[in-house]
Amino acid sequence: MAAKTRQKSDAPDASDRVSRIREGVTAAILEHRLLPGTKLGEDEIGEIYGASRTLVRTALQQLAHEGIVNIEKNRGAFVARPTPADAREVFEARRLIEPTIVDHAIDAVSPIWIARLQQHLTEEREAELRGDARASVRLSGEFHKLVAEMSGHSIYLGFLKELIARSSLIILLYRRHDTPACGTDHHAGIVAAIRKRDREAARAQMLSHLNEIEAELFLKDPAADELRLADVLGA
Amino acid sequence: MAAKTRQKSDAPDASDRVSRIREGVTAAILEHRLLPGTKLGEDEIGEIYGASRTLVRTALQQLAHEGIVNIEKNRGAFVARPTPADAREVFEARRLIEPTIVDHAIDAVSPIWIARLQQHLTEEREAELRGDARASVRLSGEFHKLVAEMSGHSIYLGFLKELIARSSLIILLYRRHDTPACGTDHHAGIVAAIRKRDREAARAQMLSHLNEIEAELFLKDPAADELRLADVLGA
DNA sequence: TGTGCGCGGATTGTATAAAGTTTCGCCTGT
DNA sequence: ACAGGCGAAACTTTATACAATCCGCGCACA
Repeated sequence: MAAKTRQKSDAPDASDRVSRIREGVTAAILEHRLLPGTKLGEDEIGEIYGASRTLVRTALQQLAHEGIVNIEKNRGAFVARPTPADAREVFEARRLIEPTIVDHAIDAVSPIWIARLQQHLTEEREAELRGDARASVRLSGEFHKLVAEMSGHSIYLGFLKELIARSSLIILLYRRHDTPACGTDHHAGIVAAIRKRDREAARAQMLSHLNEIEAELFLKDPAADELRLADVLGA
Repeated sequence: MAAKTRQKSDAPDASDRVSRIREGVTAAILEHRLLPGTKLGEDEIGEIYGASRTLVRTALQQLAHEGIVNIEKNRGAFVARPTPADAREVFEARRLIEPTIVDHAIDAVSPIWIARLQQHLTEEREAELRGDARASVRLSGEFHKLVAEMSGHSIYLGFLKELIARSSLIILLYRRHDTPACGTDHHAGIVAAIRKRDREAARAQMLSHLNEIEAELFLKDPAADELRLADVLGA
Protein backbone atom coordinates (compact mmCIF):
# COMPACT_ATOMS: atom_id res chain seq x y z
CA MET A 1 0.00 0.00 0.00
CA ALA A 2 2.62 2.47 -1.01
CA ALA A 3 1.88 4.64 -4.00
CA LYS A 4 -1.57 3.40 -4.96
CA THR A 5 -3.38 5.23 -2.19
CA ARG A 6 -3.21 8.70 -3.68
CA GLN A 7 -5.07 8.62 -6.94
CA LYS A 8 -7.18 11.36 -8.34
CA SER A 9 -10.59 10.76 -9.79
CA ASP A 10 -8.94 11.13 -13.18
CA ALA A 11 -6.60 8.32 -12.34
CA PRO A 12 -4.64 7.18 -15.37
CA ASP A 13 -4.24 3.61 -14.19
CA ALA A 14 -7.19 1.31 -14.55
CA SER A 15 -7.06 0.07 -11.00
CA ASP A 16 -10.76 0.22 -10.25
CA ARG A 17 -13.56 -1.16 -12.30
CA VAL A 18 -15.20 2.08 -13.34
CA SER A 19 -11.90 3.20 -14.87
CA ARG A 20 -11.72 -0.03 -16.82
CA ILE A 21 -15.16 0.58 -18.23
CA ARG A 22 -14.39 4.20 -19.03
CA GLU A 23 -11.15 3.39 -20.76
CA GLY A 24 -12.66 0.50 -22.63
CA VAL A 25 -15.43 2.63 -24.05
CA THR A 26 -13.05 5.51 -24.68
CA ALA A 27 -10.70 3.28 -26.63
CA ALA A 28 -13.59 1.94 -28.68
CA ILE A 29 -14.70 5.46 -29.53
CA LEU A 30 -11.22 6.74 -30.26
CA GLU A 31 -10.50 3.77 -32.49
CA HIS A 32 -13.69 4.49 -34.41
CA ARG A 33 -15.25 1.17 -33.52
CA LEU A 34 -18.16 2.96 -31.90
CA LEU A 35 -19.57 5.52 -34.29
CA PRO A 36 -21.23 8.83 -33.40
CA GLY A 37 -24.85 8.41 -32.49
CA THR A 38 -24.43 4.86 -31.26
CA LYS A 39 -26.61 4.08 -28.28
CA LEU A 40 -24.66 3.06 -25.20
CA GLY A 41 -27.17 1.06 -23.18
CA GLU A 42 -26.40 0.65 -19.52
CA ASP A 43 -27.37 -3.00 -19.30
CA GLU A 44 -25.49 -3.73 -22.49
CA ILE A 45 -22.21 -2.28 -21.28
CA GLY A 46 -22.71 -3.62 -17.80
CA GLU A 47 -23.03 -7.15 -19.09
CA ILE A 48 -19.90 -6.79 -21.21
CA TYR A 49 -17.76 -5.69 -18.30
CA GLY A 50 -19.54 -7.76 -15.68
CA ALA A 51 -20.53 -4.71 -13.72
CA SER A 52 -23.77 -3.37 -12.36
CA ARG A 53 -25.49 -0.38 -13.85
CA THR A 54 -24.24 1.81 -11.01
CA LEU A 55 -20.67 1.55 -12.19
CA VAL A 56 -21.56 1.90 -15.84
CA ARG A 57 -23.49 5.04 -15.06
CA THR A 58 -20.60 6.76 -13.34
CA ALA A 59 -18.31 5.84 -16.22
CA LEU A 60 -20.76 7.24 -18.76
CA GLN A 61 -21.16 10.42 -16.75
CA GLN A 62 -17.41 10.93 -16.78
CA LEU A 63 -17.35 10.41 -20.52
CA ALA A 64 -20.18 12.90 -20.88
CA HIS A 65 -18.13 15.45 -18.99
CA GLU A 66 -15.25 14.78 -21.37
CA GLY A 67 -17.55 15.57 -24.25
CA ILE A 68 -17.37 12.31 -26.16
CA VAL A 69 -20.72 11.03 -24.90
CA ASN A 70 -24.07 12.77 -24.78
CA ILE A 71 -26.53 11.85 -22.08
CA GLU A 72 -30.11 12.71 -22.95
CA LYS A 73 -32.55 12.66 -20.11
CA ASN A 74 -34.66 9.52 -20.00
CA ARG A 75 -33.17 8.50 -23.33
CA GLY A 76 -29.76 7.22 -22.45
CA ALA A 77 -26.16 7.77 -23.49
CA PHE A 78 -24.96 8.12 -27.05
CA VAL A 79 -21.59 8.57 -28.68
CA ALA A 80 -21.32 12.31 -29.28
CA ARG A 81 -21.75 13.80 -32.73
CA PRO A 82 -19.78 17.06 -32.73
CA THR A 83 -21.16 19.78 -34.97
CA PRO A 84 -18.93 21.70 -37.37
CA ALA A 85 -19.11 24.58 -34.91
CA ASP A 86 -17.81 22.28 -32.18
CA ALA A 87 -15.05 21.18 -34.53
CA ARG A 88 -13.90 24.73 -35.14
CA GLU A 89 -13.89 25.43 -31.41
CA VAL A 90 -11.91 22.31 -30.65
CA PHE A 91 -9.22 23.09 -33.19
CA GLU A 92 -9.01 26.70 -32.17
CA ALA A 93 -8.47 25.62 -28.59
CA ARG A 94 -5.84 23.16 -29.66
CA ARG A 95 -4.03 25.81 -31.66
CA LEU A 96 -3.98 27.95 -28.56
CA ILE A 97 -2.90 25.33 -26.06
CA GLU A 98 -0.63 22.90 -27.84
CA PRO A 99 2.12 25.31 -28.89
CA THR A 100 2.40 26.31 -25.25
CA ILE A 101 2.50 22.66 -24.27
CA VAL A 102 5.43 21.84 -26.53
CA ASP A 103 7.21 24.86 -25.15
CA HIS A 104 6.87 23.43 -21.65
CA ALA A 105 7.81 19.99 -22.87
CA ILE A 106 11.14 21.35 -23.97
CA ASP A 107 11.83 22.34 -20.37
CA ALA A 108 11.55 18.68 -19.47
CA VAL A 109 13.79 17.29 -22.20
CA SER A 110 15.77 14.30 -20.95
CA PRO A 111 17.08 11.06 -22.46
CA ILE A 112 14.19 9.17 -20.92
CA TRP A 113 11.59 11.39 -22.52
CA ILE A 114 13.32 11.43 -25.87
CA ALA A 115 13.41 7.65 -25.76
CA ARG A 116 9.72 7.51 -25.00
CA LEU A 117 8.90 9.83 -27.86
CA GLN A 118 11.06 7.84 -30.27
CA GLN A 119 9.44 4.65 -29.08
CA HIS A 120 6.06 6.16 -29.76
CA LEU A 121 7.06 7.23 -33.27
CA THR A 122 8.19 3.69 -33.94
CA GLU A 123 4.85 2.31 -32.85
CA GLU A 124 3.04 4.80 -35.03
CA ARG A 125 5.11 3.83 -38.05
CA GLU A 126 4.57 0.15 -37.43
CA ALA A 127 0.84 0.58 -37.14
CA GLU A 128 0.75 2.58 -40.32
CA LEU A 129 2.95 0.08 -42.14
CA ARG A 130 0.74 -2.86 -41.32
CA GLY A 131 -2.30 -0.81 -42.27
CA ASP A 132 -3.86 -0.93 -38.84
CA ALA A 133 -6.07 2.12 -39.12
CA ARG A 134 -7.53 1.74 -35.66
CA ALA A 135 -4.19 1.62 -33.93
CA SER A 136 -3.00 4.49 -36.12
CA VAL A 137 -5.77 6.84 -35.13
CA ARG A 138 -5.37 5.94 -31.47
CA LEU A 139 -1.60 6.40 -31.49
CA SER A 140 -1.89 9.71 -33.33
CA GLY A 141 -3.93 11.09 -30.47
CA GLU A 142 -1.70 9.55 -27.86
CA PHE A 143 1.31 11.32 -29.29
CA HIS A 144 -0.19 14.67 -28.38
CA LYS A 145 -1.11 13.37 -24.95
CA LEU A 146 2.43 12.16 -24.46
CA VAL A 147 3.82 15.62 -25.18
CA ALA A 148 1.33 17.06 -22.71
CA GLU A 149 2.43 14.60 -20.05
CA MET A 150 5.99 15.58 -20.75
CA SER A 151 5.12 19.21 -20.14
CA GLY A 152 4.23 18.30 -16.57
CA HIS A 153 1.29 20.67 -16.65
CA SER A 154 -1.61 18.65 -15.28
CA ILE A 155 -4.27 21.17 -16.18
CA TYR A 156 -3.19 21.45 -19.77
CA LEU A 157 -3.03 17.67 -19.86
CA GLY A 158 -6.59 17.38 -18.66
CA PHE A 159 -7.84 19.92 -21.15
CA LEU A 160 -5.95 18.32 -23.97
CA LYS A 161 -7.35 14.87 -23.21
CA GLU A 162 -10.80 16.28 -23.79
CA LEU A 163 -9.77 18.02 -26.97
CA ILE A 164 -8.03 14.95 -28.35
CA ALA A 165 -11.01 12.73 -27.70
CA ARG A 166 -13.32 15.14 -29.44
CA SER A 167 -10.87 15.57 -32.28
CA SER A 168 -10.99 11.87 -32.95
CA LEU A 169 -14.74 12.03 -33.44
CA ILE A 170 -14.44 15.16 -35.54
CA ILE A 171 -11.89 13.63 -37.85
CA LEU A 172 -14.05 10.57 -38.28
CA LEU A 173 -17.09 12.66 -39.16
CA TYR A 174 -15.61 15.35 -41.35
CA ARG A 175 -12.44 14.08 -42.93
CA ARG A 176 -12.36 14.76 -46.64
CA HIS A 177 -10.10 12.02 -47.99
CA ASP A 178 -8.90 8.88 -46.37
CA THR A 179 -5.56 10.41 -45.67
CA PRO A 180 -3.74 9.12 -42.62
CA ALA A 181 -5.39 10.62 -39.59
CA CYS A 182 -2.43 12.54 -38.32
CA GLY A 183 0.82 12.48 -40.19
CA THR A 184 3.57 10.58 -38.48
CA ASP A 185 6.09 12.68 -40.37
CA HIS A 186 4.81 15.79 -38.64
CA HIS A 187 5.17 14.10 -35.31
CA ALA A 188 8.73 13.16 -36.12
CA GLY A 189 9.50 16.77 -36.99
CA ILE A 190 8.06 17.94 -33.69
CA VAL A 191 10.12 15.41 -31.79
CA ALA A 192 13.23 16.55 -33.60
CA ALA A 193 12.56 20.14 -32.64
CA ILE A 194 11.95 19.16 -29.02
CA ARG A 195 15.17 17.22 -29.02
CA LYS A 196 17.09 20.23 -30.28
CA ARG A 197 15.32 22.41 -27.70
CA ASP A 198 14.29 24.69 -30.54
CA ARG A 199 11.21 26.28 -29.04
CA GLU A 200 10.23 28.37 -32.00
CA ALA A 201 10.50 25.48 -34.43
CA ALA A 202 8.57 23.22 -32.10
CA ARG A 203 5.74 25.71 -31.66
CA ALA A 204 5.63 26.46 -35.37
CA GLN A 205 5.57 22.81 -36.36
CA MET A 206 2.87 21.98 -33.87
CA LEU A 207 0.79 24.85 -35.16
CA SER A 208 1.16 23.94 -38.81
CA HIS A 209 0.48 20.31 -37.94
CA LEU A 210 -2.85 21.28 -36.40
CA ASN A 211 -3.64 23.53 -39.29
CA GLU A 212 -3.04 20.75 -41.76
CA ILE A 213 -5.30 18.41 -39.87
CA GLU A 214 -8.08 20.95 -39.82
CA ALA A 215 -7.50 21.82 -43.46
CA GLU A 216 -8.34 18.24 -44.38
CA LEU A 217 -11.75 18.58 -42.81
CA PHE A 218 -14.90 19.54 -44.60
CA LEU A 219 -16.74 21.59 -42.02
CA LYS A 220 -20.13 22.22 -43.50
CA ASP A 221 -23.35 21.56 -41.70
CA PRO A 222 -24.12 17.92 -42.38
CA ALA A 223 -27.42 16.20 -43.06
CA ALA A 224 -28.91 19.62 -43.66
CA ASP A 225 -32.48 18.39 -43.57
CA GLU A 226 -32.88 17.21 -40.03
CA LEU A 227 -30.46 19.60 -38.43
CA ARG A 228 -31.97 22.66 -40.06
CA LEU A 229 -35.35 21.51 -38.89
CA ALA A 230 -34.13 21.06 -35.36
CA ASP A 231 -32.59 24.52 -35.34
CA VAL A 232 -35.66 26.18 -36.76
CA LEU A 233 -38.01 24.50 -34.34
CA GLY A 234 -35.67 25.05 -31.45
CA ALA A 235 -35.60 28.78 -32.07
CA MET B 1 -41.95 21.52 -24.47
CA ALA B 2 -40.12 23.78 -26.83
CA ALA B 3 -36.66 24.82 -25.82
CA LYS B 4 -36.17 22.81 -22.66
CA THR B 5 -35.71 19.53 -24.42
CA ARG B 6 -32.15 20.11 -25.56
CA GLN B 7 -30.04 20.47 -22.46
CA LYS B 8 -26.49 19.29 -22.14
CA SER B 9 -25.24 17.49 -19.07
CA ASP B 10 -23.59 20.73 -18.07
CA ALA B 11 -26.95 22.41 -18.14
CA PRO B 12 -26.81 25.93 -16.81
CA ASP B 13 -30.36 25.95 -15.53
CA ALA B 14 -31.00 24.12 -12.30
CA SER B 15 -33.94 22.20 -13.67
CA ASP B 16 -33.09 18.84 -12.22
CA ARG B 17 -32.23 18.06 -8.66
CA VAL B 18 -28.64 17.02 -9.13
CA SER B 19 -27.91 20.39 -10.71
CA ARG B 20 -29.43 22.14 -7.74
CA ILE B 21 -27.19 20.21 -5.39
CA ARG B 22 -24.13 20.84 -7.54
CA GLU B 23 -24.78 24.54 -7.79
CA GLY B 24 -25.60 24.85 -4.13
CA VAL B 25 -22.35 23.24 -3.07
CA THR B 26 -20.41 25.14 -5.72
CA ALA B 27 -21.79 28.44 -4.50
CA ALA B 28 -20.91 27.55 -0.93
CA ILE B 29 -17.35 26.75 -1.93
CA LEU B 30 -16.94 29.78 -4.17
CA GLU B 31 -18.26 32.05 -1.46
CA HIS B 32 -15.75 30.60 0.97
CA ARG B 33 -18.40 29.23 3.27
CA LEU B 34 -17.03 25.75 2.83
CA LEU B 35 -13.30 25.75 3.48
CA PRO B 36 -10.71 23.50 1.84
CA GLY B 37 -10.47 20.15 3.51
CA THR B 38 -14.06 20.16 4.72
CA LYS B 39 -15.66 16.75 4.61
CA LEU B 40 -18.70 16.57 2.37
CA GLY B 41 -20.64 13.62 3.74
CA GLU B 42 -23.21 12.12 1.43
CA ASP B 43 -25.88 11.73 4.11
CA GLU B 44 -25.27 15.23 5.35
CA ILE B 45 -25.76 16.88 1.98
CA GLY B 46 -28.55 14.55 1.03
CA GLU B 47 -30.55 15.54 4.08
CA ILE B 48 -30.04 19.24 3.39
CA TYR B 49 -31.36 19.01 -0.14
CA GLY B 50 -33.88 16.30 0.56
CA ALA B 51 -32.26 13.96 -1.91
CA SER B 52 -30.97 10.43 -1.72
CA ARG B 53 -27.28 9.70 -1.69
CA THR B 54 -27.44 8.56 -5.29
CA LEU B 55 -28.08 12.08 -6.48
CA VAL B 56 -25.60 13.61 -4.07
CA ARG B 57 -23.01 11.20 -5.33
CA THR B 58 -23.37 12.19 -8.98
CA ALA B 59 -23.22 15.85 -8.02
CA LEU B 60 -20.02 15.29 -6.05
CA GLN B 61 -18.49 13.37 -8.93
CA GLN B 62 -19.16 16.26 -11.24
CA LEU B 63 -17.55 18.64 -8.79
CA ALA B 64 -14.57 16.32 -8.53
CA HIS B 65 -14.18 16.48 -12.28
CA GLU B 66 -14.23 20.27 -12.06
CA GLY B 67 -11.39 20.10 -9.58
CA ILE B 68 -12.98 21.78 -6.60
CA VAL B 69 -13.70 18.55 -4.75
CA ASN B 70 -11.40 15.63 -4.07
CA ILE B 71 -12.85 12.16 -3.77
CA GLU B 72 -10.62 9.80 -1.85
CA LYS B 73 -11.42 6.16 -2.20
CA ASN B 74 -13.40 4.78 0.72
CA ARG B 75 -12.91 8.04 2.56
CA GLY B 76 -15.39 10.37 0.97
CA ALA B 77 -15.46 13.77 -0.70
CA PHE B 78 -13.61 16.83 0.56
CA VAL B 79 -13.35 20.41 -0.57
CA ALA B 80 -10.16 20.52 -2.62
CA ARG B 81 -6.99 22.08 -1.24
CA PRO B 82 -4.99 23.21 -4.28
CA THR B 83 -1.23 23.14 -3.84
CA PRO B 84 0.95 26.09 -4.80
CA ALA B 85 1.95 24.12 -7.87
CA ASP B 86 -1.72 23.80 -8.80
CA ALA B 87 -2.12 27.52 -8.25
CA ARG B 88 0.69 28.34 -10.63
CA GLU B 89 -0.77 26.04 -13.26
CA VAL B 90 -4.22 27.54 -12.92
CA PHE B 91 -3.01 31.08 -13.34
CA GLU B 92 -0.76 30.19 -16.21
CA ALA B 93 -3.70 28.59 -17.97
CA ARG B 94 -5.84 31.63 -17.29
CA ARG B 95 -3.17 33.94 -18.68
CA LEU B 96 -3.17 31.84 -21.82
CA ILE B 97 -6.91 31.53 -22.31
CA GLU B 98 -8.52 34.69 -21.02
CA PRO B 99 -6.84 37.19 -23.33
CA THR B 100 -8.09 35.09 -26.23
CA ILE B 101 -11.54 35.04 -24.68
CA VAL B 102 -11.82 38.83 -24.44
CA ASP B 103 -10.69 39.00 -28.01
CA HIS B 104 -13.59 36.82 -29.04
CA ALA B 105 -15.92 38.72 -26.76
CA ILE B 106 -15.22 41.84 -28.75
CA ASP B 107 -16.59 40.10 -31.83
CA ALA B 108 -19.89 39.80 -30.01
CA VAL B 109 -20.16 43.37 -28.79
CA SER B 110 -23.75 44.56 -28.80
CA PRO B 111 -25.87 46.89 -26.69
CA ILE B 112 -27.37 43.92 -24.88
CA TRP B 113 -24.01 42.56 -23.87
CA ILE B 114 -22.66 45.94 -22.86
CA ALA B 115 -25.71 46.42 -20.69
CA ARG B 116 -25.20 43.07 -19.05
CA LEU B 117 -21.58 43.84 -18.33
CA GLN B 118 -22.45 47.23 -16.87
CA GLN B 119 -25.17 45.65 -14.77
CA HIS B 120 -22.64 43.19 -13.46
CA LEU B 121 -20.17 45.94 -12.58
CA THR B 122 -22.92 47.68 -10.65
CA GLU B 123 -23.66 44.57 -8.67
CA GLU B 124 -19.99 44.14 -7.91
CA ARG B 125 -19.70 47.69 -6.66
CA GLU B 126 -22.79 47.37 -4.52
CA ALA B 127 -21.55 44.19 -2.92
CA GLU B 128 -18.21 45.78 -2.21
CA LEU B 129 -19.83 48.92 -0.83
CA ARG B 130 -21.95 47.07 1.67
CA GLY B 131 -18.95 44.97 2.64
CA ASP B 132 -20.48 41.70 1.51
CA ALA B 133 -17.29 39.74 1.05
CA ARG B 134 -19.04 36.56 0.02
CA ALA B 135 -21.02 38.18 -2.73
CA SER B 136 -17.90 40.06 -3.82
CA VAL B 137 -15.80 37.00 -4.30
CA ARG B 138 -18.60 35.23 -6.13
CA LEU B 139 -19.30 38.15 -8.43
CA SER B 140 -15.61 38.61 -9.18
CA GLY B 141 -15.49 35.12 -10.59
CA GLU B 142 -18.76 35.50 -12.40
CA PHE B 143 -17.44 38.51 -14.26
CA HIS B 144 -14.86 36.36 -15.99
CA LYS B 145 -17.48 33.73 -16.73
CA LEU B 146 -19.72 36.40 -18.21
CA VAL B 147 -17.01 37.50 -20.61
CA ALA B 148 -16.48 33.87 -21.58
CA GLU B 149 -20.19 33.44 -22.28
CA MET B 150 -20.05 36.55 -24.38
CA SER B 151 -17.26 35.06 -26.45
CA GLY B 152 -19.66 32.31 -27.51
CA HIS B 153 -16.89 29.75 -27.30
CA SER B 154 -18.39 26.90 -25.33
CA ILE B 155 -15.14 25.02 -24.86
CA TYR B 156 -13.29 28.00 -23.51
CA LEU B 157 -16.27 28.64 -21.27
CA GLY B 158 -16.13 25.14 -19.87
CA PHE B 159 -12.41 25.35 -19.27
CA LEU B 160 -12.71 28.74 -17.67
CA LYS B 161 -15.45 27.60 -15.29
CA GLU B 162 -13.04 25.05 -13.92
CA LEU B 163 -10.23 27.56 -13.66
CA ILE B 164 -12.40 30.15 -11.95
CA ALA B 165 -13.66 27.67 -9.38
CA ARG B 166 -10.14 26.59 -8.56
CA SER B 167 -8.97 30.19 -8.46
CA SER B 168 -11.49 30.95 -5.78
CA LEU B 169 -10.03 28.26 -3.56
CA ILE B 170 -6.51 29.37 -4.38
CA ILE B 171 -7.20 32.97 -3.47
CA LEU B 172 -8.76 31.90 -0.21
CA LEU B 173 -5.76 29.77 0.70
CA TYR B 174 -2.88 31.91 -0.43
CA ARG B 175 -3.94 35.53 -0.44
CA ARG B 176 -1.41 37.70 1.29
CA HIS B 177 -3.43 40.64 2.52
CA ASP B 178 -7.15 41.04 2.81
CA THR B 179 -7.28 43.06 -0.33
CA PRO B 180 -10.47 42.84 -2.34
CA ALA B 181 -10.51 39.53 -4.13
CA CYS B 182 -10.52 40.85 -7.65
CA GLY B 183 -10.46 44.56 -8.25
CA THR B 184 -13.70 45.91 -9.62
CA ASP B 185 -11.73 48.77 -11.14
CA HIS B 186 -9.86 46.33 -13.33
CA HIS B 187 -13.09 44.83 -14.47
CA ALA B 188 -14.43 48.25 -15.35
CA GLY B 189 -11.34 48.92 -17.43
CA ILE B 190 -11.77 45.66 -19.29
CA VAL B 191 -15.40 46.46 -20.01
CA ALA B 192 -14.39 49.87 -21.32
CA ALA B 193 -11.88 48.30 -23.67
CA ILE B 194 -14.44 45.78 -24.88
CA ARG B 195 -16.91 48.57 -25.47
CA LYS B 196 -14.39 50.48 -27.57
CA ARG B 197 -13.57 47.25 -29.42
CA ASP B 198 -9.92 47.87 -28.58
CA ARG B 199 -8.59 44.32 -28.76
CA GLU B 200 -5.04 45.07 -27.75
CA ALA B 201 -6.10 47.10 -24.73
CA ALA B 202 -8.59 44.46 -23.69
CA ARG B 203 -6.06 41.66 -23.92
CA ALA B 204 -3.43 43.68 -22.11
CA GLN B 205 -5.75 44.70 -19.32
CA MET B 206 -6.98 41.17 -18.81
CA LEU B 207 -3.42 39.94 -18.65
CA SER B 208 -2.28 42.54 -16.15
CA HIS B 209 -5.40 41.94 -14.13
CA LEU B 210 -4.54 38.26 -13.81
CA ASN B 211 -0.94 39.10 -13.04
CA GLU B 212 -1.98 41.40 -10.24
CA ILE B 213 -4.21 38.77 -8.71
CA GLU B 214 -1.42 36.24 -8.75
CA ALA B 215 1.06 38.78 -7.45
CA GLU B 216 -1.03 39.11 -4.32
CA LEU B 217 -0.64 35.43 -3.59
CA PHE B 218 1.99 33.89 -1.40
CA LEU B 219 2.72 30.65 -3.16
CA LYS B 220 4.93 28.76 -0.81
CA ASP B 221 4.27 25.26 0.34
CA PRO B 222 1.85 25.66 3.20
CA ALA B 223 1.52 23.78 6.44
CA ALA B 224 5.01 22.53 5.83
CA ASP B 225 4.80 19.79 8.40
CA GLU B 226 2.11 17.51 7.13
CA LEU B 227 2.53 18.17 3.44
CA ARG B 228 6.27 17.71 3.44
CA LEU B 229 5.75 14.49 5.30
CA ALA B 230 3.22 13.27 2.78
CA ASP B 231 5.50 14.12 -0.11
CA VAL B 232 8.52 12.47 1.43
CA LEU B 233 6.67 9.32 2.37
CA GLY B 234 4.89 9.23 -0.95
CA ALA B 235 8.15 9.29 -2.88
C1' DT C 1 -56.02 4.06 -46.74
C1' DG C 2 -54.16 7.19 -43.67
C1' DT C 3 -54.16 9.32 -39.18
C1' DG C 4 -54.46 9.38 -34.28
C1' DC C 5 -54.83 7.24 -29.88
C1' DG C 6 -53.61 3.93 -26.35
C1' DC C 7 -51.44 0.13 -24.45
C1' DG C 8 -47.20 -2.86 -23.60
C1' DG C 9 -42.31 -3.57 -23.56
C1' DA C 10 -38.04 -1.67 -22.63
C1' DT C 11 -34.91 1.54 -20.60
C1' DT C 12 -33.59 5.05 -17.56
C1' DG C 13 -34.01 7.62 -12.94
C1' DT C 14 -34.25 7.13 -8.00
C1' DA C 15 -34.24 4.96 -3.62
C1' DT C 16 -32.97 1.54 -0.54
C1' DA C 17 -30.62 -2.39 1.13
C1' DA C 18 -26.47 -5.36 1.47
C1' DA C 19 -21.35 -5.60 1.50
C1' DG C 20 -16.81 -3.85 2.25
C1' DT C 21 -13.54 -0.57 4.28
C1' DT C 22 -11.82 2.66 7.39
C1' DT C 23 -11.54 4.86 11.75
C1' DC C 24 -11.82 5.54 16.45
C1' DG C 25 -12.40 4.01 21.11
C1' DC C 26 -11.53 0.74 24.53
C1' DC C 27 -9.32 -2.82 26.65
C1' DT C 28 -5.66 -5.81 27.76
C1' DG C 29 -0.89 -6.89 28.57
C1' DT C 30 3.62 -5.54 29.73
C1' DA D 1 1.62 4.47 32.19
C1' DC D 2 1.80 3.33 27.54
C1' DA D 3 1.92 0.58 23.29
C1' DG D 4 -0.61 -2.57 20.57
C1' DG D 5 -4.55 -4.84 18.98
C1' DC D 6 -9.34 -6.13 18.91
C1' DG D 7 -14.09 -4.67 17.91
C1' DA D 8 -17.88 -1.87 16.93
C1' DA D 9 -19.75 2.12 14.61
C1' DA D 10 -19.88 5.10 10.64
C1' DC D 11 -19.16 5.72 6.20
C1' DT D 12 -18.49 4.69 1.42
C1' DT D 13 -19.08 1.41 -2.31
C1' DT D 14 -21.78 -1.72 -4.91
C1' DA D 15 -25.93 -4.14 -6.10
C1' DT D 16 -30.72 -4.58 -6.56
C1' DA D 17 -35.53 -3.35 -6.43
C1' DC D 18 -39.04 0.00 -7.50
C1' DA D 19 -41.00 3.99 -9.99
C1' DA D 20 -41.21 7.02 -13.94
C1' DT D 21 -40.57 7.88 -18.65
C1' DC D 22 -40.24 7.01 -23.43
C1' DC D 23 -40.77 4.42 -27.83
C1' DG D 24 -43.06 1.42 -30.97
C1' DC D 25 -46.69 -1.40 -32.40
C1' DG D 26 -51.40 -2.24 -33.26
C1' DC D 27 -56.12 -1.09 -33.38
C1' DA D 28 -59.92 1.89 -34.08
C1' DC D 29 -61.97 5.39 -36.65
C1' DA D 30 -62.54 8.87 -40.14
